[in-house]
Amino acid sequence: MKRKARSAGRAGGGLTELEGSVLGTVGAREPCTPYAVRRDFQISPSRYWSASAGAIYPLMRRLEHRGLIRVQGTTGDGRRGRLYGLTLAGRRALGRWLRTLADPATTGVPPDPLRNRVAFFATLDPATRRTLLDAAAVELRADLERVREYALRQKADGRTYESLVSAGAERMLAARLEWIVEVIRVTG
Amino acid sequence: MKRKARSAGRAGGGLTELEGSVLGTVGAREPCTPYAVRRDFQISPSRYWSASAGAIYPLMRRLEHRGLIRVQGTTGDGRRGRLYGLTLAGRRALGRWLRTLADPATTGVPPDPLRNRVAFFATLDPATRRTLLDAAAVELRADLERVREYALRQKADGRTYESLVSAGAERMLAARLEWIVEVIRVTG
DNA sequence: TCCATCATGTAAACAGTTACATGATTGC
DNA sequence: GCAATCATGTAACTGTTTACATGATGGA
Repeated sequence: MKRKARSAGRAGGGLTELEGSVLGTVGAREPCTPYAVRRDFQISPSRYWSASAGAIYPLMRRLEHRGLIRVQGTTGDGRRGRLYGLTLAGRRALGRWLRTLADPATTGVPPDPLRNRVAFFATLDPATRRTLLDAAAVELRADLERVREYALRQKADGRTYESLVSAGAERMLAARLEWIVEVIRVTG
Repeated sequence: MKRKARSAGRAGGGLTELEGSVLGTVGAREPCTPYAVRRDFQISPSRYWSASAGAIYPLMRRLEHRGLIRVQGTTGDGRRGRLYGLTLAGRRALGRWLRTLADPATTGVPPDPLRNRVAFFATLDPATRRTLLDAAAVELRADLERVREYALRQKADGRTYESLVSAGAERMLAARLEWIVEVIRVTG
């Protein structure tokens, strides 16, 4: 087994997190352009990535070359926009990727820049510590409010899964806020 | 302003997430070797990265060249191990990085491969959906148990901050488990 | 002695970001 | 007609991963 570099960060069906998300978005919105996929990522409150053009356009070309998506037409305007849809192989690859839901790598403790910083707080003096933690709590409350509104709007629009996903983000923010309050209580 | 590429993903003090974590670990454990830093990352239940040698060794060389860490001695055995410690500039850079705790990019909704997959669950048939969600719940409960034990062990050892950080990871897992149960209830 | 593990690296591949370029469309 | 923005890209850079290499140490 010489080269296994292709498997870097690729769960199940051989897709990275970004590839799986793009494939899933195309599947939900097809036929759609790379730009539409980008927009979907940008309006989401949970920004997994920057959703930059430099990431999406080359990635969708790769998916096309791998036979997972296919051009189904053009937008018609002068922008040479390509409307993509899933191929059968693409649909299967998406299914395999979704099936990694129960993998330890998927369920395990997700990364969190907040927790990651608090881990090194012992070196700070108590006053700075307290100021920072209070400021973080304020920011978290604002984030929580934003996501709550977003979730309510989606629920009102009848988008079941989207509102559930937002509810998940909301729970995550709420848990982090409660945790910060605990950190303040214990160390402040 | 031509080139701003150096600022990619660098918050506050101009450190990436991994650089900040390494600097924080060196600050907490100094003097210590790159290998000791790697081990710290590996035993943590929240694996931000793979903590591979190919990441840590070059990164610590970069930090050394930037004057943030400095060789304070060697391990003495035949392995030419270098013991690093923070410089004054390193201590300041770490402080600036920790001060980004209250930034929106830090507090905002963190990425989650679990939520990311559920977002595209609408395309799956109900039976598969249910099976996967149940399996994920089982896996989450196991993860939760592991982290709980880890947190208790740290608390027993009197490591205040480490146990608080583990408590944060625990809260995050618990929130995700409750959320998965909600997803099952609503869509199952 | 031998073997597993500890420990320190290096090289190639690759994914994602920033910044730039370019043309089309829309609103004023 | 002009500006802002929409939309589709490209190029350079960089950080991380995988896999490999190499020597030291400790236990059977």
